[in-house]
Amino acid sequence: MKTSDWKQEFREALTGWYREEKRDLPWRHTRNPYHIWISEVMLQQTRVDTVIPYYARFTERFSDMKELAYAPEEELMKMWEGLGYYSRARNLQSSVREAYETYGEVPADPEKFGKLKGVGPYTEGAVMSIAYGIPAPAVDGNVMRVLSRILLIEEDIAKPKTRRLFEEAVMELIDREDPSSFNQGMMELGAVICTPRRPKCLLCPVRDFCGAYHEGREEELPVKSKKKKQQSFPQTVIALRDPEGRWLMEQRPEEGLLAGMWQFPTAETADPEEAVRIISGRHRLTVGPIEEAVRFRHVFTHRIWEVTAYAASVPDRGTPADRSGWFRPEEFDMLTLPNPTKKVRAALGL
DNA sequence: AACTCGTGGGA
DNA sequence: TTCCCAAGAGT
Repeated sequence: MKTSDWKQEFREALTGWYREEKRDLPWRHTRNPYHIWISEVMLQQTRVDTVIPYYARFTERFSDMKELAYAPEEELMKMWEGLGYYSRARNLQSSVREAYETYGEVPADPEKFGKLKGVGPYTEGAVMSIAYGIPAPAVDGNVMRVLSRILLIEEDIAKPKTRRLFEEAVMELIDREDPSSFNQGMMELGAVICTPRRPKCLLCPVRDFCGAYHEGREEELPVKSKKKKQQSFPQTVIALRDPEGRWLMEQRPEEGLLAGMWQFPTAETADPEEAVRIISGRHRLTVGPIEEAVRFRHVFTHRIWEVTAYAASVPDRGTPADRSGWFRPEEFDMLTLPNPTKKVRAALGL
Protein backbone atom coordinates (compact mmCIF):
# COMPACT_ATOMS: atom_id res chain seq x y z
CA MET A 1 0.00 0.00 0.00
CA LYS A 2 1.35 3.37 -0.98
CA THR A 3 1.67 6.09 1.60
CA SER A 4 -0.72 8.45 -0.15
CA ASP A 5 -3.37 5.71 -0.31
CA TRP A 6 -3.07 5.17 3.42
CA LYS A 7 -3.78 8.81 4.09
CA GLN A 8 -6.73 8.87 1.73
CA GLU A 9 -8.25 5.78 3.32
CA PHE A 10 -7.75 7.28 6.74
CA ARG A 11 -9.55 10.46 5.68
CA GLU A 12 -12.47 8.56 4.26
CA ALA A 13 -12.78 6.31 7.30
CA LEU A 14 -12.73 9.29 9.65
CA THR A 15 -15.02 11.67 7.76
CA GLY A 16 -17.39 8.85 6.81
CA TRP A 17 -17.71 7.83 10.45
CA TYR A 18 -18.19 11.44 11.50
CA ARG A 19 -20.93 12.11 9.00
CA GLU A 20 -22.82 9.00 10.12
CA GLU A 21 -22.24 8.98 13.86
CA LYS A 22 -21.77 12.59 14.92
CA ARG A 23 -23.68 13.76 17.97
CA ASP A 24 -26.60 16.08 17.38
CA LEU A 25 -25.28 19.35 18.83
CA PRO A 26 -26.91 22.79 18.47
CA TRP A 27 -23.99 24.43 16.65
CA ARG A 28 -24.03 21.63 14.09
CA HIS A 29 -27.40 22.91 12.85
CA THR A 30 -26.07 26.26 11.67
CA ARG A 31 -23.73 27.48 8.97
CA ASN A 32 -23.67 30.98 10.41
CA PRO A 33 -19.94 31.74 10.85
CA TYR A 34 -20.67 34.12 13.73
CA HIS A 35 -22.65 31.47 15.61
CA ILE A 36 -19.93 28.91 14.97
CA TRP A 37 -17.40 31.40 16.32
CA ILE A 38 -19.47 31.79 19.49
CA SER A 39 -19.65 28.03 19.97
CA GLU A 40 -15.91 27.60 19.57
CA VAL A 41 -15.13 30.27 22.15
CA MET A 42 -17.60 28.80 24.61
CA LEU A 43 -16.13 25.34 24.08
CA GLN A 44 -12.63 26.46 25.02
CA GLN A 45 -11.76 24.34 28.05
CA THR A 46 -15.46 23.79 28.65
CA ARG A 47 -17.59 20.66 28.32
CA VAL A 48 -20.21 20.27 25.63
CA ASP A 49 -23.05 19.67 28.10
CA THR A 50 -22.17 22.85 29.96
CA VAL A 51 -22.06 24.95 26.81
CA ILE A 52 -25.38 23.85 25.26
CA PRO A 53 -27.77 26.02 27.32
CA TYR A 54 -25.42 29.01 27.20
CA TYR A 55 -25.09 28.76 23.43
CA ALA A 56 -28.87 28.65 23.02
CA ARG A 57 -29.48 31.72 25.18
CA PHE A 58 -26.52 33.65 23.80
CA THR A 59 -27.31 33.18 20.11
CA GLU A 60 -30.94 34.05 20.76
CA ARG A 61 -30.15 37.29 22.59
CA PHE A 62 -27.19 38.25 20.38
CA SER A 63 -28.46 36.73 17.14
CA ASP A 64 -26.19 38.70 14.81
CA MET A 65 -22.82 40.42 15.06
CA LYS A 66 -24.33 43.87 15.42
CA GLU A 67 -26.40 42.80 18.44
CA LEU A 68 -23.35 41.58 20.31
CA ALA A 69 -21.03 44.33 19.08
CA TYR A 70 -23.03 47.08 20.76
CA ALA A 71 -24.58 45.26 23.72
CA PRO A 72 -24.01 46.66 27.23
CA GLU A 73 -21.16 44.85 28.92
CA GLU A 74 -23.31 44.10 31.98
CA GLU A 75 -25.77 42.21 29.83
CA LEU A 76 -22.98 40.38 28.07
CA MET A 77 -21.48 39.28 31.39
CA LYS A 78 -24.89 38.28 32.70
CA MET A 79 -25.29 35.96 29.70
CA TRP A 80 -21.85 34.49 30.39
CA GLU A 81 -22.34 34.21 34.17
CA GLY A 82 -21.36 30.77 35.46
CA LEU A 83 -19.50 29.74 32.30
CA GLY A 84 -16.09 30.80 33.61
CA TYR A 85 -13.02 32.29 31.95
CA TYR A 86 -14.80 35.62 31.69
CA SER A 87 -12.17 37.32 29.56
CA ARG A 88 -13.45 35.07 26.76
CA ALA A 89 -16.70 37.03 26.74
CA ARG A 90 -15.05 40.45 26.71
CA ASN A 91 -12.56 39.45 24.01
CA LEU A 92 -15.36 37.92 21.94
CA GLN A 93 -17.42 41.10 22.08
CA SER A 94 -14.53 43.42 21.21
CA SER A 95 -13.45 41.13 18.36
CA VAL A 96 -16.98 40.78 16.98
CA ARG A 97 -17.23 44.57 17.04
CA GLU A 98 -13.90 44.91 15.27
CA ALA A 99 -14.80 42.32 12.65
CA TYR A 100 -18.22 43.88 12.11
CA GLU A 101 -16.82 47.37 11.68
CA THR A 102 -13.84 46.32 9.59
CA TYR A 103 -15.26 43.55 7.40
CA GLY A 104 -19.01 43.58 8.05
CA GLU A 105 -18.78 39.82 8.64
CA VAL A 106 -16.53 37.09 10.01
CA PRO A 107 -13.52 37.31 7.67
CA ALA A 108 -12.99 34.16 5.61
CA ASP A 109 -9.25 34.61 5.88
CA PRO A 110 -7.23 32.83 8.58
CA GLU A 111 -4.67 35.65 8.62
CA LYS A 112 -7.30 38.26 9.37
CA PHE A 113 -9.48 36.17 11.66
CA GLY A 114 -6.53 34.88 13.67
CA LYS A 115 -5.43 38.38 14.59
CA LEU A 116 -8.59 39.03 16.60
CA LYS A 117 -8.39 38.96 20.41
CA GLY A 118 -9.46 35.66 21.88
CA VAL A 119 -8.85 33.84 18.60
CA GLY A 120 -5.84 31.59 19.06
CA PRO A 121 -4.45 28.88 16.79
CA TYR A 122 -7.21 26.40 17.65
CA THR A 123 -10.18 28.73 17.26
CA GLU A 124 -8.75 30.14 14.05
CA GLY A 125 -8.53 26.71 12.44
CA ALA A 126 -11.85 25.52 13.82
CA VAL A 127 -13.92 28.47 12.63
CA MET A 128 -12.16 28.75 9.27
CA SER A 129 -12.61 25.05 8.49
CA ILE A 130 -16.13 24.60 9.88
CA ALA A 131 -17.65 27.87 8.67
CA TYR A 132 -15.79 28.31 5.38
CA GLY A 133 -14.34 24.93 4.46
CA ILE A 134 -10.78 26.25 4.58
CA PRO A 135 -8.21 23.48 5.20
CA ALA A 136 -6.66 24.83 8.41
CA PRO A 137 -5.53 22.81 11.44
CA ALA A 138 -7.73 22.88 14.56
CA VAL A 139 -5.54 21.24 17.16
CA ASP A 140 -7.07 20.91 20.60
CA GLY A 141 -6.48 18.40 23.38
CA ASN A 142 -8.57 15.78 21.59
CA VAL A 143 -6.61 16.05 18.37
CA MET A 144 -3.27 15.78 20.16
CA ARG A 145 -4.46 12.70 22.04
CA VAL A 146 -5.87 11.00 18.94
CA LEU A 147 -2.90 11.77 16.72
CA SER A 148 -0.34 10.89 19.36
CA ARG A 149 -1.87 7.41 19.43
CA ILE A 150 -2.34 6.98 15.70
CA LEU A 151 1.12 8.26 14.78
CA LEU A 152 2.90 7.12 17.97
CA ILE A 153 4.01 10.64 18.77
CA GLU A 154 5.72 10.73 22.17
CA GLU A 155 6.30 14.44 22.63
CA ASP A 156 4.89 15.90 25.83
CA ILE A 157 1.55 17.41 24.83
CA ALA A 158 1.62 19.65 27.91
CA LYS A 159 4.44 21.66 26.37
CA PRO A 160 3.36 24.67 24.28
CA LYS A 161 5.68 24.03 21.34
CA THR A 162 4.33 20.50 20.85
CA ARG A 163 1.11 21.82 19.35
CA ARG A 164 2.95 22.95 16.22
CA LEU A 165 4.10 19.41 15.58
CA PHE A 166 0.49 18.26 15.54
CA GLU A 167 -0.56 21.13 13.30
CA GLU A 168 1.98 19.94 10.75
CA ALA A 169 0.66 16.40 11.06
CA VAL A 170 -2.91 17.58 10.53
CA MET A 171 -1.92 19.46 7.38
CA GLU A 172 -0.43 16.23 6.04
CA LEU A 173 -3.63 14.33 6.71
CA ILE A 174 -6.50 16.80 6.40
CA ASP A 175 -9.28 16.15 3.90
CA ARG A 176 -9.16 19.09 1.52
CA GLU A 177 -12.60 18.20 0.17
CA ASP A 178 -14.16 18.45 3.63
CA PRO A 179 -11.86 20.04 6.22
CA SER A 180 -14.85 20.65 8.50
CA SER A 181 -15.75 16.97 8.83
CA PHE A 182 -12.09 16.06 9.18
CA ASN A 183 -11.38 18.48 12.02
CA GLN A 184 -14.66 17.84 13.77
CA GLY A 185 -14.23 14.12 13.19
CA MET A 186 -10.87 14.16 14.97
CA MET A 187 -12.39 15.97 17.92
CA GLU A 188 -15.51 13.79 17.96
CA LEU A 189 -13.32 10.71 17.94
CA GLY A 190 -11.38 12.02 20.91
CA ALA A 191 -14.56 12.90 22.75
CA VAL A 192 -16.47 9.63 22.36
CA ILE A 193 -14.03 6.87 21.31
CA CYS A 194 -10.39 7.80 21.78
CA THR A 195 -10.90 8.96 25.36
CA PRO A 196 -8.10 9.79 27.82
CA ARG A 197 -8.68 6.59 29.81
CA ARG A 198 -9.91 3.25 28.52
CA PRO A 199 -10.30 4.22 24.87
CA LYS A 200 -12.97 2.21 23.04
CA CYS A 201 -10.64 0.88 20.35
CA LEU A 202 -13.04 -1.89 19.31
CA LEU A 203 -15.52 0.79 18.21
CA CYS A 204 -12.89 2.97 16.50
CA PRO A 205 -13.35 3.65 12.78
CA VAL A 206 -9.63 4.22 12.28
CA ARG A 207 -8.07 1.57 14.52
CA ASP A 208 -6.52 -0.13 11.47
CA PHE A 209 -4.46 3.02 11.05
CA CYS A 210 -3.53 3.34 14.72
CA GLY A 211 0.05 2.62 15.76
CA ALA A 212 -0.78 2.59 19.44
CA TYR A 213 -3.59 0.07 18.95
CA HIS A 214 -1.34 -2.24 16.97
CA GLU A 215 1.28 -2.12 19.71
CA GLY A 216 -1.23 -2.31 22.55
CA ARG A 217 0.01 1.03 23.85
CA GLU A 218 -3.19 3.08 23.62
CA GLU A 219 -3.25 3.61 27.38
CA GLU A 220 0.35 4.86 27.41
CA LEU A 221 -0.27 7.74 25.03
CA PRO A 222 -0.32 10.66 24.94
CA VAL A 223 2.64 11.57 27.11
CA LYS A 224 1.57 14.46 29.30
CA SER A 225 3.54 15.93 32.19
CA LYS A 226 1.54 16.80 35.28
CA LYS A 227 1.04 20.30 36.44
CA LYS A 228 1.85 21.23 39.98
CA LYS A 229 -1.04 21.38 42.40
CA GLN A 230 -2.71 24.63 43.38
CA GLN A 231 -1.93 26.79 46.37
CA SER A 232 -4.67 27.44 48.95
CA PHE A 233 -5.79 30.89 50.07
CA PRO A 234 -8.06 31.75 53.01
CA GLN A 235 -11.06 33.92 52.14
CA THR A 236 -13.17 35.33 54.94
CA VAL A 237 -16.48 36.78 53.83
CA ILE A 238 -18.38 39.20 56.08
CA ALA A 239 -21.85 39.70 54.61
CA LEU A 240 -23.21 42.96 56.00
CA ARG A 241 -26.91 43.86 56.25
CA ASP A 242 -28.19 47.34 56.98
CA PRO A 243 -31.39 48.03 59.00
CA GLU A 244 -33.41 48.23 55.76
CA GLY A 245 -32.35 44.78 54.61
CA ARG A 246 -29.82 45.87 52.03
CA TRP A 247 -26.52 44.04 51.71
CA LEU A 248 -23.10 45.51 50.97
CA MET A 249 -21.54 44.25 47.76
CA GLU A 250 -18.08 44.91 46.33
CA GLN A 251 -17.03 44.79 42.68
CA ARG A 252 -13.75 43.04 41.99
CA PRO A 253 -10.98 44.80 40.01
CA GLU A 254 -11.32 45.12 36.23
CA GLU A 255 -8.40 42.76 35.68
CA GLY A 256 -7.41 39.43 37.13
CA LEU A 257 -9.41 36.65 38.75
CA LEU A 258 -13.20 37.03 38.38
CA ALA A 259 -12.61 40.46 36.88
CA GLY A 260 -15.40 42.96 37.42
CA MET A 261 -17.70 40.52 39.21
CA TRP A 262 -19.54 41.27 42.47
CA GLN A 263 -19.06 39.66 45.85
CA PHE A 264 -19.86 40.13 49.53
CA PRO A 265 -17.07 41.95 51.38
CA THR A 266 -14.10 39.63 51.49
CA ALA A 267 -10.66 39.68 53.11
CA GLU A 268 -7.78 37.34 52.32
CA THR A 269 -7.27 36.08 55.87
CA ALA A 270 -8.35 33.09 57.93
CA ASP A 271 -8.95 35.24 61.00
CA PRO A 272 -12.53 36.56 61.21
CA GLU A 273 -11.57 39.33 63.64
CA GLU A 274 -8.93 40.57 61.24
CA ALA A 275 -11.42 40.37 58.38
CA VAL A 276 -13.86 42.53 60.31
CA ARG A 277 -11.14 45.10 60.96
CA ILE A 278 -10.12 45.20 57.30
CA ILE A 279 -13.65 45.45 55.95
CA SER A 280 -14.97 47.91 58.53
CA GLY A 281 -11.98 50.12 57.79
CA ARG A 282 -12.46 49.82 54.04
CA HIS A 283 -16.07 51.04 54.24
CA ARG A 284 -15.85 53.22 57.37
CA LEU A 285 -18.64 51.45 59.21
CA THR A 286 -19.36 49.62 62.47
CA VAL A 287 -19.91 45.86 62.38
CA GLY A 288 -22.17 44.05 64.86
CA PRO A 289 -21.53 40.53 66.18
CA ILE A 290 -20.71 38.05 63.40
CA GLU A 291 -22.39 34.68 62.93
CA GLU A 292 -20.90 31.90 60.79
CA ALA A 293 -23.10 31.06 57.81
CA VAL A 294 -21.13 28.58 55.70
CA ARG A 295 -17.70 27.12 55.11
CA PHE A 296 -16.59 25.60 51.80
CA ARG A 297 -13.72 25.07 49.39
CA HIS A 298 -13.77 26.57 45.92
CA VAL A 299 -11.31 25.12 43.43
CA PHE A 300 -9.97 27.14 40.49
CA THR A 301 -7.55 25.83 37.91
CA HIS A 302 -4.53 27.43 39.57
CA ARG A 303 -5.61 28.17 43.16
CA ILE A 304 -7.98 27.09 45.90
CA TRP A 305 -10.11 29.32 48.07
CA GLU A 306 -10.89 28.17 51.60
CA VAL A 307 -13.99 30.24 52.18
CA THR A 308 -15.59 30.98 55.53
CA ALA A 309 -18.60 33.27 55.40
CA TYR A 310 -20.17 35.19 58.28
CA ALA A 311 -23.18 37.47 58.45
CA ALA A 312 -23.52 40.58 60.58
CA SER A 313 -25.70 43.66 60.93
CA VAL A 314 -24.58 47.26 60.70
CA PRO A 315 -26.42 50.17 62.35
CA ASP A 316 -25.75 52.47 59.40
CA ARG A 317 -24.08 52.33 55.99
CA GLY A 318 -20.91 54.22 56.78
CA THR A 319 -19.02 55.56 53.77
CA PRO A 320 -18.84 52.88 51.08
CA ALA A 321 -15.55 52.58 49.21
CA ASP A 322 -15.37 52.83 45.41
CA ARG A 323 -16.80 49.95 43.39
CA SER A 324 -19.28 48.96 46.09
CA GLY A 325 -22.93 49.49 46.94
CA TRP A 326 -25.95 48.31 48.94
CA PHE A 327 -28.46 46.00 47.29
CA ARG A 328 -31.64 44.18 48.14
CA PRO A 329 -31.58 40.43 47.40
CA GLU A 330 -33.94 40.94 44.42
CA GLU A 331 -31.37 43.32 42.98
CA PHE A 332 -28.58 40.74 43.14
CA ASP A 333 -29.82 39.32 39.87
CA MET A 334 -28.70 42.50 38.11
CA LEU A 335 -25.14 41.88 39.25
CA THR A 336 -22.76 39.35 37.79
CA LEU A 337 -21.98 36.93 40.60
CA PRO A 338 -19.23 34.30 40.49
CA ASN A 339 -19.97 30.87 41.87
CA PRO A 340 -18.35 31.33 45.29
CA THR A 341 -20.59 34.34 45.85
CA LYS A 342 -23.61 32.34 44.75
CA LYS A 343 -22.76 29.71 47.32
CA VAL A 344 -22.60 32.32 50.07
CA ARG A 345 -25.84 33.88 48.88
CA ALA A 346 -27.59 30.50 49.01
CA ALA A 347 -26.28 29.82 52.50
CA LEU A 348 -27.72 33.15 53.63
CA GLY A 349 -31.09 32.26 52.13
CA LEU A 350 -31.09 35.30 49.84
C1' DA B 1 8.08 28.98 28.72
C1' DA B 2 5.48 29.39 32.60
C1' DC B 3 1.72 31.41 34.74
C1' DT B 4 -3.05 33.17 34.81
C1' DC B 5 -7.80 32.54 34.05
C1' DG B 6 -13.67 29.13 36.06
C1' DT B 7 -16.44 25.56 36.37
C1' DG B 8 -18.49 20.97 36.89
C1' DG B 9 -18.14 16.10 36.12
C1' DG B 10 -16.19 11.57 36.48
C1' DA B 11 -13.10 7.94 38.16
C1' DT C 1 -11.07 12.97 48.85
C1' DT C 2 -8.25 13.85 45.30
C1' DC C 3 -7.09 14.12 40.91
C1' DC C 4 -7.54 15.04 36.09
C1' DC C 5 -9.62 17.08 33.07
C1' DA C 6 -12.76 19.76 28.62
C1' DA C 7 -13.36 21.84 21.39
C1' DG C 8 -7.34 27.37 24.83
C1' DA C 9 -5.76 32.19 24.86
C1' DG C 10 -3.32 36.18 26.86
C1' DT C 11 0.65 37.80 29.00
